[in-house]
Amino acid sequence: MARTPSGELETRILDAAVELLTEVGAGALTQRAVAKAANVSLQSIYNRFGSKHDLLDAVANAGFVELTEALRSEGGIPLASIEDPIDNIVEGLARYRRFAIGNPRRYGVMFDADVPGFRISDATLGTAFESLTVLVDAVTSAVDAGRLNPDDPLIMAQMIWAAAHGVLRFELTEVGFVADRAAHYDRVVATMLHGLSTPQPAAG
Amino acid sequence: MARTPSGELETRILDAAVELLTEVGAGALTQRAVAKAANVSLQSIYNRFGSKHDLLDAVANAGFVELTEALRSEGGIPLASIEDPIDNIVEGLARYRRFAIGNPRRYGVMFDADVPGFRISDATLGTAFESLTVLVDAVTSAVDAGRLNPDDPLIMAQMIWAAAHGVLRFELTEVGFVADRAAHYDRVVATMLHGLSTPQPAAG
DNA sequence: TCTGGTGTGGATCAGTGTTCCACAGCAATA
DNA sequence: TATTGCTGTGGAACACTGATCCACACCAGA
Repeated sequence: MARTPSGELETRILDAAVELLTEVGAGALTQRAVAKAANVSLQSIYNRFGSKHDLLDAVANAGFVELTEALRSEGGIPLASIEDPIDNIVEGLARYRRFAIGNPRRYGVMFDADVPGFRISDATLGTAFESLTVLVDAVTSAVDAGRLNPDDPLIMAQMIWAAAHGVLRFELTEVGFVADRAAHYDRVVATMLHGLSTPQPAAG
Repeated sequence: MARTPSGELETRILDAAVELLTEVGAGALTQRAVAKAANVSLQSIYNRFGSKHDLLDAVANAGFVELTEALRSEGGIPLASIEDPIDNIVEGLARYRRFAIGNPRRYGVMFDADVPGFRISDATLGTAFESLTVLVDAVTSAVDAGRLNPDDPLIMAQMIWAAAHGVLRFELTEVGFVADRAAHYDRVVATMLHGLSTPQPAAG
């Protein structure tokens, strides 16, 4: 077989892995299948990425990069261009859901342990933090504008994110007893924002 | 080897599977390991449960049964014995977190696809609904007492559950940037309840 | 007492992640 | 230009997995 130029190797492997994952699913994401799809030798995967987990980590990392872009700008509309701070947050979370629903298997690799024993690396966690930053910025603006309670935006953003994530997890795994899942998601987001926008009694 | 009495087979297999899962993790949960731990032939697992997925489903089902019991009564204190309806919900969710943190791997099998391709069966989903019912009852009481907005308790309960689940997912997978995870969980629960206890503006 | 269901031990199969190997091609050096 | 070292390729091999098949033996009910 022709020898693949070294410069293309990682790209081709990563692209093939992403395509296999999204098209067929995590179960079909075997090293041999990736090598075949990338038209690359099996050994090359081990040369470039250390193991399957490392390859998955690269897939997850690329996913977070794409997620950050999707949050920042969708359809040519920068999130920051939305004036109302609350609308800003709501739109950001709507984009978040669209990413998850549009890329369910990649979302699974990014956030769940779709493969037993696999866990995102600290480096990829750093990339994930970039995605979170988009929401933190929006929350900060809302706090500054007096639309949300004055509190730590990093904490508040993670509260909202976690709630949204939980709803999406149930939606993607088809667990739950809800008729309109999109509306359910919006309601949870709205409820969190509502709960964060008026003074809370001291928690017990 | 001595022949295992038929009546004990399923119990022994299931117990061994649960113990292996909780003690070592999902990665060590192989059919051969389960057979060895249960002191049972490999074939017997296939005779009693159809496949590994079916065995996992049984593990998950038993987990939901236990979760329901843990929610209903903990330390001899029935959840229903708590008078204040909001305290009732808060305590129920605290018990939910204690179950998840105390049984992280079982929680993983019950709610996540810790094994690729595995999904809870519809029958087990029904058992999971029993767990949800505990929260639905508490929410219903709170609505009846005028402590939460008058709305569908089944939907409201799932909103709270999903939010709590999202926080726990991040906590169990060690994702997130929060100092005090227990307090973070409580805050999300409190915020959801606060958001559900005062009239909401019409969502956009 | 016999007989059918079923638990046991063992082999076997395809497929997995991973490693090792001989070989060959390409690039930078002498 | 000639040589050398890195690395991609193809293939075998390893231990392990879920799953199936088999002969055999045991036990309960007819």
